[in-house]
Amino acid sequence: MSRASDRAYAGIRSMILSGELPAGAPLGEEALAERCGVSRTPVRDALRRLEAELLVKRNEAQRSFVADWSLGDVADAFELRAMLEGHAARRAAERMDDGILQRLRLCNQAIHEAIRGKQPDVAGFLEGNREFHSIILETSDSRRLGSLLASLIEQPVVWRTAHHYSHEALRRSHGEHDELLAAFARRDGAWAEAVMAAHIRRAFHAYADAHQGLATFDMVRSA
Amino acid sequence: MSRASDRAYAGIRSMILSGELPAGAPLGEEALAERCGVSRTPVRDALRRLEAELLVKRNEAQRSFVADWSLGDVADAFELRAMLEGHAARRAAERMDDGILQRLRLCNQAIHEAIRGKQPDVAGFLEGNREFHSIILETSDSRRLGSLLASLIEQPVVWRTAHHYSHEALRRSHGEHDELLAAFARRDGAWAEAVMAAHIRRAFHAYADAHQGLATFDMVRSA
DNA sequence: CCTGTCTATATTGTATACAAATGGCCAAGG
DNA sequence: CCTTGGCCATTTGTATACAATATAGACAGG
Repeated sequence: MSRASDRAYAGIRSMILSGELPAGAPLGEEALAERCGVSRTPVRDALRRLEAELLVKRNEAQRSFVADWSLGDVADAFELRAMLEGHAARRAAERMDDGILQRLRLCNQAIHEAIRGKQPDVAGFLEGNREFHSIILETSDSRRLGSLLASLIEQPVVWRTAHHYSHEALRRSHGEHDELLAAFARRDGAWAEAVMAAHIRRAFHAYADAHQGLATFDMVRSA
Repeated sequence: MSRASDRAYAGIRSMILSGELPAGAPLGEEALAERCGVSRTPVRDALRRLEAELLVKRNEAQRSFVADWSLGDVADAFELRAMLEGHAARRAAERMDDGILQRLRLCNQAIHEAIRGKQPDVAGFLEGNREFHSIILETSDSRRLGSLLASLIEQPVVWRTAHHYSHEALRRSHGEHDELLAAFARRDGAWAEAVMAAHIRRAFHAYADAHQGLATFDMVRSA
């Protein structure tokens, strides 16, 4: 999209995700405009987008705040994501062809490369992971599904804690992708759906475990 | 929300739903602003909202058009709605209490009243139906789920053809609500989910049947 | 005759000024 | 002391002017 509008969106979003703007912080349009170096118009635009993604909430008087995500909210989002991505995987399996299968294999191989060493390349893993899921979503060939999942894939909290995933968890994720590939190779939609649902649900518990110890810190900083 | 912004949103939306603006029609901000009696600013706002609901699509150069819904797209939306509302029904059943059950019963009774006579009160049916599903969604107690379903419940084409539903179809819908109430009364989440999924899927086929004969007309008018 | 480019025009993006509304504060009265 | 009323400050909503950008048409060159 346009330059200023994007700058506002990216700027505010990164401020929220990095924790620079803690949960519950008020988001005045004027102040954000100044911080992003643009006028209020593109800021309003960005706030609407972020509101649709539930990163920003508005009170009854139309004032914007950083949304606060309870563990229940996160669990909620993961549950829906498991259901929808499972559905996407089923549809993708039914529409799979060898070219796409090959792309997925290459992608998962790249993930393997990223996490092979002693010091795993987490950024590389995340990028590969994003690409992998994105190909599946694209193959599922449902615009609606894509637009619904868009608001779920960008978990604010997940990105902040992705670096806390254990080496073991990263390898397990890669292994689950392999199983997904097997299901795709057989064009077995039900299998793909089940594996994907399990994949997402396990990711949630990995997140919850990693977050157990961070909860105190986050709450202190947010206060 | 605010007066002008809402007027633009409601105005453009009704122009699309009524067919006054046919699928594929260009949506110039200036022209819409004049037709709605507001300035471009609230129109831009409204277009963004409608775009999020997929009633409006934008091309690569940021120009807006009325989205065109193929039968496949509609089937897609119904499939997702069946899945998500089924999930909502399951959660609602698990959280059901007698007060809510009573509200649902009253609501379904109102639907019964609306469709009893020779000339069914379709507007009353639609309103009761909306209320019924809304209570379930609310009881499911998941903000995410609510926001995802919001973009699916307002089918552009459904409203246009709701009046074509047969008396029989309306009565069957009411009966399915009764079965849902039975599942809720037993707090049986799996039952509620299955009934709801069937309810939505049947609605799709009723829509598809009713639309079979309208397809030609719609295509001609759109051209 | 076709094609590529350049320009004129229409449309969207951004900034800013002003209007409306909300919330808090203080004072006055019970 | 608590309540209530209105005023003021802050914030969001709207309109409009201007800038940037894309589209379409015409014209020149191959």
